[in-house]
Amino acid sequence: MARYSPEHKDATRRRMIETAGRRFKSDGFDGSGISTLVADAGLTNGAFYGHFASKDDLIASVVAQQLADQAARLESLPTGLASVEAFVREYLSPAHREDVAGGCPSAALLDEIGRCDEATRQAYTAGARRLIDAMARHLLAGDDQDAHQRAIGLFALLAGSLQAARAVTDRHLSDRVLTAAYATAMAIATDRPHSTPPADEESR
Amino acid sequence: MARYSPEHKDATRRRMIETAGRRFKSDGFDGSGISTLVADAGLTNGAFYGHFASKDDLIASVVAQQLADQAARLESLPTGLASVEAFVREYLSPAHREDVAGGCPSAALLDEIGRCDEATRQAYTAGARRLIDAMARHLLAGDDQDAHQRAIGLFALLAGSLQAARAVTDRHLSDRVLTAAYATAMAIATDRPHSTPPADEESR
DNA sequence: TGTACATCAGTGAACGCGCGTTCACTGATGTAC
DNA sequence: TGTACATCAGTGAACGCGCGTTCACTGATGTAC
Repeated sequence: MARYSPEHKDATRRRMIETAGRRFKSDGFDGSGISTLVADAGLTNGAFYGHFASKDDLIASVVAQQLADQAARLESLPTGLASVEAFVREYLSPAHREDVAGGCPSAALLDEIGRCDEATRQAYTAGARRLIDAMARHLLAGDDQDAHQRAIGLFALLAGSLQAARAVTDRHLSDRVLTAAYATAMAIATDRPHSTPPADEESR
Repeated sequence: MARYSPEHKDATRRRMIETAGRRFKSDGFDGSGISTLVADAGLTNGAFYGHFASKDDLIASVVAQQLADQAARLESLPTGLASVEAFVREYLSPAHREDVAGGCPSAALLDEIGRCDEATRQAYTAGARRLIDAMARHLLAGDDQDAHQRAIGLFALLAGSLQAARAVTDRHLSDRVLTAAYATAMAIATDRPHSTPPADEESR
């Protein structure tokens, strides 16, 4: 455990934000204590306040980081509907349903974020904006009309359906939620009715 | 405060479940202490365990009640698309966004419910099933194809978008989330593309 | 009709516990000489 | 190159507090006589 390398403290802070992201997503903000959060990063209690002003400060930092990561991932994909399809398919997969800690922050925490302080909600707002812009850019290539509007709808659908798929105890119903949401998501993405399956991907 | 009327204790229990529903939705499960919950119903600390085995027991009872209420409301509407339109319009209204305590339990608590014990998640599962069935019945009248699938998509979209509208600090963006979700919701309900506004309601 | 009593919904103080936060301290580090 | 020192990331015990839960109790009630 070497100390004092120029980036050492920064690395520890980043590690805290990353491990806290996983912990928060699986146990919730209120369900994660400082002792646990700090132990997850291989530290002890008192080290916390050398990195963050308060638990709320950590929460805001985590929310900002989580959304920035997700936005960056979406931005890195080649523009077009094929990327949306891939993103949606992975988002609504059983693997993502099971991987709460490593998954989408909105699916794990959105209603809790609504109860957080101003700083956290502002961090969320900035991140969500970036995410929606990235999604809209992909949808524009696929079709004409208000891509931002469909991006917002798609985003809300994804978060809501993953939450529902996780809340439900019946495995079969949970699977049906994922497949139904997939059909709905692709209808939104391609701007077609549910009944029509997307004929072909036009832009890869 | 008359005692011992035959329904007295039952009435108190129902009152606790109702006031706890409001409290949970505004402050979250973890954010609501027994003292507060019990004071909301005009009681003191110790009375709680005469009505519920534990806080988790109350949570399960509240979730069951909240979803039953919502399902009953949806079931009481005349069958058809017009009812869906009315429901969606109210759901995605600024009034509902502001009224967290009196609003949809899924919008306020869905990701937290995913972290609750088996009993609570089973109560949620039963309630969600009933809600989806009720919604599907309305959608069947409006169009042909798999109504359940569209009901699930619609339900997830509504909960997700209201959560997002509440989490976001920018009023203008929040409003855009509501209107975008409305457009998407009606596209799902009528099984038409976003671009096409619903021409006419066929069944009132 | 009037009094004595058993019932039990609700009271309120107390329990141990883990929370978020503070703080005096430790000890490995890079730097000065 | 080798030693003394200031720095400061991290330690770990302790703080007051509110949590969920327990329990001996109160006192208005409907019933018995």
